[in-house]
Amino acid sequence: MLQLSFIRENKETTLAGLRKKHFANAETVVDQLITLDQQRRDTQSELDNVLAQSNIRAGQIGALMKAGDKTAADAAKAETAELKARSKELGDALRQIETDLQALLVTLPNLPHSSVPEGRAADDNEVIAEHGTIPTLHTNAQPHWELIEKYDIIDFKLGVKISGAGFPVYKGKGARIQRAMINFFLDEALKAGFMEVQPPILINEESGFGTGQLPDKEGQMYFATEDKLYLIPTAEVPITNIYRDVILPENQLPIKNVGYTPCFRREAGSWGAHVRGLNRLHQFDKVEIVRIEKPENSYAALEEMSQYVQSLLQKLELPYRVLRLCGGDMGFTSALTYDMEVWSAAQERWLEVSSVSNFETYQANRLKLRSKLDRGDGPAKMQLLHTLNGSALALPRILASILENNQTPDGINIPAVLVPYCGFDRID
RNA sequence: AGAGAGAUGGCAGAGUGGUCGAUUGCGUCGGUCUUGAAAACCGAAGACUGUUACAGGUCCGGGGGUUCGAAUCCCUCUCUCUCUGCCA
Repeated sequence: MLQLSFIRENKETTLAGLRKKHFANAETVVDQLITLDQQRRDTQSELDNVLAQSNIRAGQIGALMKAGDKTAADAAKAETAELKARSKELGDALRQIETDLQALLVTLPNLPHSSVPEGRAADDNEVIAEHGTIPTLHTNAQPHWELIEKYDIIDFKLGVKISGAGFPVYKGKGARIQRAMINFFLDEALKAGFMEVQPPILINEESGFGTGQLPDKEGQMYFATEDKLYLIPTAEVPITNIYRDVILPENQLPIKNVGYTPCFRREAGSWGAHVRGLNRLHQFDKVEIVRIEKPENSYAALEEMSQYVQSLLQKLELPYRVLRLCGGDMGFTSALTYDMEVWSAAQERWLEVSSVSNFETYQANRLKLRSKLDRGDGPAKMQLLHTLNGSALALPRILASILENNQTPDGINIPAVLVPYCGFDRID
């Protein structure tokens, strides 16, 4: 959520940012917000005056009662009726204005960082790095959905029987390599200074609001109606919400957390071409890193996270590229996002396996995540912190890429770093 | 799931209608003392809103009500704890 004070003081910057994100009706909404904000402050200040008078009266009546002057007290009471009516009126008006203001404010996406390229869709994303060489496969190489059947390591039909499409059953070496990757990713994160957490995978509405999934994205999350809990679409939600309504002491920053969780996505309306096999699932596993930073450090932290994710891909020996997402393709809550894509050699496509973002104060404002920061220029000031997160990494597409890229006519080679975790070096 | 109890500042824990934003203890920070530290003593310290700055206003789980006045009384919701039952 953007800060009203920022919008008020930086209207043109706000509008330019919203346009870059292709937000419709930016001018109208911003004007409405500014108008409502002014109304809110006027109403508030009038209400404050009325309340101040009421408080004075109440004090006087109290003193009169104490003095035993009942007649004077009753007379004073009679004079409060008007103030009371007025304060109710103003209070109601204020509540309505605040409701309207909030409803409008949550519709605004975060503003993009200045380095975000113009553009409307995925084609406009900027490739900022490429690494590794595209493998040449033997003739009759197969896409991963054929390989998993051939070696019987993942069973989609079984998943359909138990749950439905998009819920695969991993079997034998398929299951073991999943577990291997989770442990590998967690161990790497620990080495990089992240603290491991195991959060709940069902979250309440407040948490969904805090990170920006709610309102609006409820259609993408599974919902347990009886208890009003959502299954998490990513560990970002529960981990970041650890810090909801928290004032962090400055000396605890930065916060670096890592967590493994399954993720659940309804993917309503996004089934079509390119979703075969492991490319898009309703349930998948992911290791997520979350970082909380002082504002001045957040972009350096983002670069560090990007480098960290890339280091994982390098260790897995997968060819990848890094994209800086354009304004139109970025997430609602993000100020700057890098996507990491690995090459899937049989599909001959890039697959997104990580998305690393800086949300600046957008989530922190919703979360009320703050710190009293001492800048040496006067007393320490309460400030919203910056939140960042990234996948490190999402498993299914990594597996798809490993299977396809490392296939030989008679088996699939496991990347060396995973062998100690798997206990085998080949699927055949 | 049933019965009961409870929700107050970083934590513990008072406060049952009138200077209560709130006693006190612990913890935190600053100072005195000390070579340094501890102890002791003295002092400071909540959040939000708002103002150029004051002032003012709001916040004792959430919402509503009674009252001139609510942390305190009433209604309601949520959550937590204890016991019983069930169960990894």
